[in-house]
Amino acid sequence: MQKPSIPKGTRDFGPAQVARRQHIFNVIRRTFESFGYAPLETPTLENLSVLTGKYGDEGDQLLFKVLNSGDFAKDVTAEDLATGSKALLPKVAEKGLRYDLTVPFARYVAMNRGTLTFPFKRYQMQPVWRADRPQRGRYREFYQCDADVVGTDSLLCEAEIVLMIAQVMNGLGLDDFTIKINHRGVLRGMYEALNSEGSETDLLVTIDKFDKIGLDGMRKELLEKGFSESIIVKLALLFGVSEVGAGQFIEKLNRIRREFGLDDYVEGDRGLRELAEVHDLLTASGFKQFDRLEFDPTLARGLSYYTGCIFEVKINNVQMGSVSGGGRYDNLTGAFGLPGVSGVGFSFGVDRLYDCLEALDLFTVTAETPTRCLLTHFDAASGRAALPLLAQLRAAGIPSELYPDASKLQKQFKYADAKGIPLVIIMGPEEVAAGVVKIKIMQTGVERVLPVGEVVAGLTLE
RNA sequence: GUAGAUAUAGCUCAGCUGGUUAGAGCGUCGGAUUGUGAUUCCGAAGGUCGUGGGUUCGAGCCCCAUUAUUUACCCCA
Repeated sequence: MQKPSIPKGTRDFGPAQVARRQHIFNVIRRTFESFGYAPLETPTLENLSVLTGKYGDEGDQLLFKVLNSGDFAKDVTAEDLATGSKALLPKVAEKGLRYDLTVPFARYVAMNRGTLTFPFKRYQMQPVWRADRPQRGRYREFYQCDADVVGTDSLLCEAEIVLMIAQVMNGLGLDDFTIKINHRGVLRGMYEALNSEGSETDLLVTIDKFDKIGLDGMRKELLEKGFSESIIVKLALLFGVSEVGAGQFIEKLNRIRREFGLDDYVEGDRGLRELAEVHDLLTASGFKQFDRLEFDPTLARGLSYYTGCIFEVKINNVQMGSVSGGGRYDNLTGAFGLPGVSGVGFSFGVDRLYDCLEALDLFTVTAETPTRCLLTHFDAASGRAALPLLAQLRAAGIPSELYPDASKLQKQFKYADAKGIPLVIIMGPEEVAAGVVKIKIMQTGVERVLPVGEVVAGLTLE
């Protein structure tokens, strides 16, 4: 006999966990749909040609590749083996598990360009897989909930993303969150204002860690990467900006504009103006939680395809990575032969949201079963006599079940208690003979007797 | 890929400088109550101490290896 196990970084979800996860999905789905996004699903497997090269070198390594069916080694030569895995891979695997939902979406848009009505708004809630080392808040199989709109440059989309994030957070009962927003143009402008020294990516990757490693950490890392001391001195200006309160959105924009002289840089100026416009649209939309919205000029995000606004959401009172992120991309479908389509989207990490809600003890849903009413019985005759009532309860929309075996009543009650079933109906020989049932409300222990014909009406009233 | 931690009953964990028969809580099962759960009382079952080697008169404890899990870094939801 072998010890059963599941692959590293994957989880089973029991009934209570699924109920709680469904609650999260429902809040997100309702929000997406209320903003006019329509559901889309794409295959678990994508061709590797679609996936590779979209997430950088590191991303390619984190892709799960799927061996070809049949004799996957039939095209492999001794030479391939000698050359190594790079030569081998395309011969043994042509498919992979999806790594995120954005690239499959881009592929879908490119393939269906002729039939889609633009702007096209879709949401997608499906699992994705990454061959990462698992750790806190990081799994190898996890669900993303994406909403994207393609085919419009309107900043209303960005504003609505903020509205949707806030609506989901509020809907889940998470109140200590921060929606961080920045703009790729602002980052570009800062880079240019620093004389475009070194690699922009190297600089931004380090700036992104500012809140984690501080000024000293940045200094150390940038020096290691070969940046000059003068750049680091200028970056210290960020420190001052970060001290402006989270709610002081416009004030922070102006501060960055002044400190880095971004008026002189086209991209930097565009970024600041667009962020101000998003802020305006939010005000006009009646958005109230500006203390939860923070312009963070150090927010960079790894994915390279963002070109406009970028978002990230943190839950402040839990030790956890971002629970949501996204941004605008001008050319996502370009790789699939459809250039010039602008889109903006974002994603919720359901598994991280779950971990946050659990850590904060915010789950109200804990049911082990949807059953609301358990019918007990004593023998074959009383069990059979319960079947018509069982059917009536179900028809009335009350999820019900008859205990399958004529076990001791004690055992049947323990079953109801363990599963949190609120009502137990006792239908023994005495009740059957009298044409009544005994109903027990588990929480209070109160029992009452009702004629069989009045049970459904009586329960529906409550 | 780099570095650390952990592995003992179904679950969460004790187990002293190495010393007879490895413990607790929860859960499970049985009984007190052959027609009543949660509460109370009584009782029972359940462990080759992750695996393989080594040191020792003697190893759950020390050493080595291995596997699994987990945390941090890189990167990310």
